Amino acid sequence: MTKATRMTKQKRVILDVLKSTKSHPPADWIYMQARKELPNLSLGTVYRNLNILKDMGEILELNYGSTLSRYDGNPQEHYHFVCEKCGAVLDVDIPIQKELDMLAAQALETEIKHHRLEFYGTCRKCKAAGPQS
Amino acid sequence: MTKATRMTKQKRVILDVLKSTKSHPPADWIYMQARKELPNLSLGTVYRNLNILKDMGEILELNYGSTLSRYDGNPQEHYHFVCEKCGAVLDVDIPIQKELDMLAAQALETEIKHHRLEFYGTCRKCKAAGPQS
DNA sequence: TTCTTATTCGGAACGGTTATCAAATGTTAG
DNA sequence: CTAACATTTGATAACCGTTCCGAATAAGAA
Repeated sequence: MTKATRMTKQKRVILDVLKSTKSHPPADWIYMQARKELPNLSLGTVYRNLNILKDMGEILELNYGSTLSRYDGNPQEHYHFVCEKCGAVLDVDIPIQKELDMLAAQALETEIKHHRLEFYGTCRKCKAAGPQS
Repeated sequence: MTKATRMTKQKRVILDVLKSTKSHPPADWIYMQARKELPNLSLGTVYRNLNILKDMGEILELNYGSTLSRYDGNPQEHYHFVCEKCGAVLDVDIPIQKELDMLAAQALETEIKHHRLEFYGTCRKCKAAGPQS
């Protein structure tokens, strides 16, 4: 009874766009890029397919701050760094800290399924650009 | 030249409501509670004051998922647990893991100011309620 | 190729949050 | 105490990312 899922042009292009960048873009950026290939693509289709791809485990949805989702073409569990100056989101290449889950499990007396960890600071690029303003 | 900030009835009630719960409520819940005290309170005022209190460092804003902010009357840095079944947000009473920042700093070759860590799973209450549905 | 049905487009609707602004209230100087 | 000024409020409209809708289209099975 599982609903069949079709690999449409739109879905493929959206996935390609996302897989071919490391920039963790929001939906409207993906929309603009994908539109170069499919000029009639609609924004609703982008959102719909991003949700489908997320459910399929092909991509991740990241939400920093409360207003806007970003998407990650790498579905493997990994951590992120958010630059507080320019807003860039970078991957943090350190191992998953499974012992955190043990600690929390003990404190809460319940099982922890997973955790989410983000780092904040100023990225190298912004730091290099100097402390103007 | 700093703009003076007044401790109005509204601001005090909003803060009291938030300080007297451990439930990390969203703005509309705070609004409903505060309205028992101040029936003419408007939702805009709640949002405005929550932002002011956040800027003052009196409270924290937490955003899980992209759609809705919750607020925390305890401004001290601490971790949270989110129940994937009922949505409850609980405090996790374990020490701040400062060594994570060192790890990430090394990987990124930049300074980490702070991090954010949340745990996910099923809370004790939901687990006790059993696996119906 | 035909048929079924998931998917698309386009736009309207939605929901949480912010902005606007006149009226109300608190503050300060005289 | 009063006048003059500044901040805050309440009500409502605007905002913006996201979801939903219905008619038209197209993917994939037979």
